[in-house]
Amino acid sequence: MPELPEVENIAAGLRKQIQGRTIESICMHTPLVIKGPHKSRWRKSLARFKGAKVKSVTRRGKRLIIMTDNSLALVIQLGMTGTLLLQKPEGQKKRHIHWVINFQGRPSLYYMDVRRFGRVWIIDNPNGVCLDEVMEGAGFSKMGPEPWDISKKDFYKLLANKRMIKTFLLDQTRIAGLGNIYVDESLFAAGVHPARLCCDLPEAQSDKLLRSICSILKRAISYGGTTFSDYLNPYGETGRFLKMLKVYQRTGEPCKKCKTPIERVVLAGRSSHFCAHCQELNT
DNA sequence: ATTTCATCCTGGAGGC
DNA sequence: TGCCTCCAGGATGAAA
Repeated sequence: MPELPEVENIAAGLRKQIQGRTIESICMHTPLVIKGPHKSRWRKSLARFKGAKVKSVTRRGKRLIIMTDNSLALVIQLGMTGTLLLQKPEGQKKRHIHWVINFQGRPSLYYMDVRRFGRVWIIDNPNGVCLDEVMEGAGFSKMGPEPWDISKKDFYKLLANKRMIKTFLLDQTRIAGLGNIYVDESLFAAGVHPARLCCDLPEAQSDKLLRSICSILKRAISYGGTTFSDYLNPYGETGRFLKMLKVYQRTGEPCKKCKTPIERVVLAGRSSHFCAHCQELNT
């Protein structure tokens, strides 16, 4: 579910509700959810969260970072269906709750994940945690920059390869935060066919693509992200960007610019939606 | 060194 | 109703 705009909304929602609160306990029901360098002693690390105060809730790429005032951090990767909720999910969904953070006073924070592709890193550094250490510990050093931190020039340089633009934009080690929805939408906005080779993009189109990526992400953030099936913010609300989508999941429907039916192809194992008229393969 | 591919999971939709 | 296949917002380790 979560690409950059969704995670940004989750971070904002959590910040409001849990920043400054004191953790009573963290219950991990599903060990599968644990990842990171301290696997052998994660239970001990978890116990150290008792009494810690939440210092910050931030986002980097599609990952969420919760830091405490006693050198601990949780880095959360939500995978496809990971959801953080400030209210206990009802019914069937209960079996998909994998861990819970209880605070002194309510509400608790519940992690739900139907497909269990999500992961959590527990960063426990007795010498003090700074953001750099957290990033290192959770493999952030391999993550590419945030889209708005890339200059036109650098973006164009990054495109000097023979990969398909679709595959490239999904690669988190080059640019952080984009997933299938926003890649398709950005490529449509920039008039670039998803199967286009990176190195075939003229500089002007490279500039336009970067601008499209940034503006679509920012708009999606302001609309609360996109919900097409599972995504909910911590308050249990859906995103409102779905109705703004121009190509994603609109196979066969008329292009909003030229009425040509939207096509779907599979590239790099992911479905890609595009308008063959507005997004040409060659310039 | 880079890049592709199968794989990790569950559930919902649609065909027969 | 049941059974089958296909599909889904992601990331990764092994293999090429």
